[in-house]
Amino acid sequence: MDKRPFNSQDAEVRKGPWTMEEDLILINYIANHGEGVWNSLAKSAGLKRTGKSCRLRWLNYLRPDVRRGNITPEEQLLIMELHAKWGNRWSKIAKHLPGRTDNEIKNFWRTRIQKHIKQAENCSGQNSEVINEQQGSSSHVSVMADTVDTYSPPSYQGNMEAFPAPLPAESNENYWSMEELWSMQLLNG
DNA sequence: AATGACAACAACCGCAGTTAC
DNA sequence: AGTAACTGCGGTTGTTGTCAT
Repeated sequence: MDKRPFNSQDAEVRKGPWTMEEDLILINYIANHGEGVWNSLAKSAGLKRTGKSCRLRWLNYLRPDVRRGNITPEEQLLIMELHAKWGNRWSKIAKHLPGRTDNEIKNFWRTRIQKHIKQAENCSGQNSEVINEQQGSSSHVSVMADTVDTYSPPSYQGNMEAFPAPLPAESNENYWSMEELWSMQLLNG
């Protein structure tokens, strides 16, 4: 049901990783005109991207208030708590973690926490109904809460400090820092 | 040193809800 | 009231980096 606003230009719509130039264009444009009306923004800014893509890039990566890097143990606890309460309502959960995006939280959950829940299940044997982990529906909330409360994988035994620390974003040299991008944007006026 | 497996993250896709006409 | 356009959300996939063999 996606509308295709660029029918005649489909061939020109870019996909895949954003380039530094595209980021700068988007940052500049939003700095001057504000965000929103993404389809026309994409067109007016001269970006060969869909409005959707621009919005996602801005919200998940370029916004000045996006926090990058490690999810703190406090944040991890909060995520687990809120997920137990609401299930996979990532955007709702993200609202309670300033600077974190729903995408980031979702990825964090899927790559870290879910893995450890699975491990815990295997260790603790056959809690048969536990967990079809893909179903974050509210009907599973209490189950998830129990799981979160009780799971204590041997490696860190419930100590959140011992969670495998995510790699800092800065360690990736192929990416430019937000500070760099924003300073460039400021230089551009 | 080569390479295969796995983890982490960025980005895309499809759907549903909302708004404007 | 009906429909098209747009936005936001959640699930999924693709890419890249890291580690083990």
